[in-house]
Amino acid sequence: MPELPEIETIKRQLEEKAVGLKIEKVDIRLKKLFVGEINDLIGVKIVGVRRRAKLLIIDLENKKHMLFHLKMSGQLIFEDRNGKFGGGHPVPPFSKPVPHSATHVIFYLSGNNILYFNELRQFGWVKVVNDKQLEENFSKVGPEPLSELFTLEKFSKIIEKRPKSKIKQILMDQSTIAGIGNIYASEICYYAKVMPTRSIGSLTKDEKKLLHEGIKKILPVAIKYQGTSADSYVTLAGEKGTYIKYLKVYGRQGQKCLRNDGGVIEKIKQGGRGTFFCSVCQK
DNA sequence: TTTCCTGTTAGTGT
DNA sequence: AACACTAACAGGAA
Repeated sequence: MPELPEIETIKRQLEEKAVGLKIEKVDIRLKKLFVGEINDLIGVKIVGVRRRAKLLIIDLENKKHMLFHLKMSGQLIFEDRNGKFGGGHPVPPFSKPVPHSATHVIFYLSGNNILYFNELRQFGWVKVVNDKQLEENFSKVGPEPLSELFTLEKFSKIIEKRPKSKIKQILMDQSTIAGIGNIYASEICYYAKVMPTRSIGSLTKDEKKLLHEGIKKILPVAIKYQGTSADSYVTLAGEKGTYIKYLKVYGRQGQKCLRNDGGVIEKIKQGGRGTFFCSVCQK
């Protein structure tokens, strides 16, 4: 799930594996997903891996950066002599031999390591940018929710600027808060026991506090979990992982609310996206 | 077969 | 500003 937790997971694993390696060759199999100069990459060493919002940044020693957006269905799979790990959308399954039809860019790295960029729906992209372009890419992106700077006061201040907006919409708005997508927006509302369809202006102080708390608690747990999931080498079964187990409302329509309050999880459409909630405990 | 859905987001019109 | 709708695309589910 290319929301914040999964990108963060990829970031941590890739950082460990790829920093210090040189890019030896790049095979672009679908041109439209690659923006930039391939010559900026060849023979260049990877010096860092970062995440900002839902984007993965690979820093290069020549002051260039590779910027990945996995959109709905992107995957990154890193393969070394021990096997491979993958992160992103689990379809096609990480166990499927790469490269395959959804493998659009292949980075051959020193030491016989390979990074595959897969994108089933072809919405995602990788860009090679300089410092200035990198900054521009994030000029309209809001604060990182897990940053210490993202306090309750800061959160309240940001959302109160948009009193008429719906809670779920605000949570997913990248210019307001970075990295939260459709799954976690529903999960956070459930945590805070508020209906995702309510407007910001209707929230009490306590509810805002709970929403903030939900963001701060759910995302790290998800990172921990996704780490496990994405860590599974392809020889292991179940690459879809157990993260579904962790979700309280997303995809659980028709099932009992886990708070055992007699409620059943409902699914509605909000702004064209599925929204999940329990109308008994969420007010 | 057809239709509808999907973890994103940029752009357009009202 | 908020909201609805569309477009990029492939494929699984009903």
